[in-house]
Amino acid sequence: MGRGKVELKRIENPTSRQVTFSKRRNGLLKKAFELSILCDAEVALIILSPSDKIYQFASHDINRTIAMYRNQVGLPESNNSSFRQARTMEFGRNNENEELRRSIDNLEMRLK
Amino acid sequence: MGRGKVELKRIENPTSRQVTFSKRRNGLLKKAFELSILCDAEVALIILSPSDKIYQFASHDINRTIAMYRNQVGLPESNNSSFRQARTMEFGRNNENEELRRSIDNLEMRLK
DNA sequence: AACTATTTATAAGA
DNA sequence: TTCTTATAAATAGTT
Repeated sequence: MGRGKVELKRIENPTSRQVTFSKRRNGLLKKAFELSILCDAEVALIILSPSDKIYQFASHDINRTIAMYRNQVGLPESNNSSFRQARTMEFGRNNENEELRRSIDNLEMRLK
Repeated sequence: MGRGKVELKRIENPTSRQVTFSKRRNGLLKKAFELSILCDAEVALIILSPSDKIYQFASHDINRTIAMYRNQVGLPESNNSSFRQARTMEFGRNNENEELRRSIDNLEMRLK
């Protein structure tokens, strides 16, 4: 998509690699957003630059999307502590979310 | 990108929505892959269809990427700008719990 | 599931 | 580095 065709391999020149990263990163985030709107899909996208800067898009709550993914795929056995920590967060929020939804159902009932 | 310009809103016709989902989902997965190769970036992408089918791409171990994301976003003392950006996006747009809390406030008001 | 007319993304250049 | 532009790539509507 541009003046030249591009080979699918790491761009060796650091300057062009950075420029391309910036352009394509924005393109990817935009397309993730469009997919979620046009097709009513739930999308979570995390991008870490080589220098570990973080860019992300989530159409819904990102932790919910990750939880859904893990439920489907099956919870991987992991010994990694940051993973375990993440997992705790995940279920912590998930439960909170469900409680909130129950409150809403309850309030809506009482409104009628 | 096609015979007509497309409005950024949910496609109402279920057949075209499904077809578009299939095309754009593949496009997004491809671009995520290309970004990771060309720019040496770490990318994790999870897509849930409206019927909860899962499609994903991860350039590295997806749990590692998620853990990296959470470590960055979860550390409140962090000062760096990409952290702030990610957090703003998350809390600005993606926190479902906050939305639910607002609904509850609203419902409670109406109950009085 | 293929086909193309068009739109969109982006590689190079300014 | 931000803007421009030629070209590649994605895809909307069609068959």
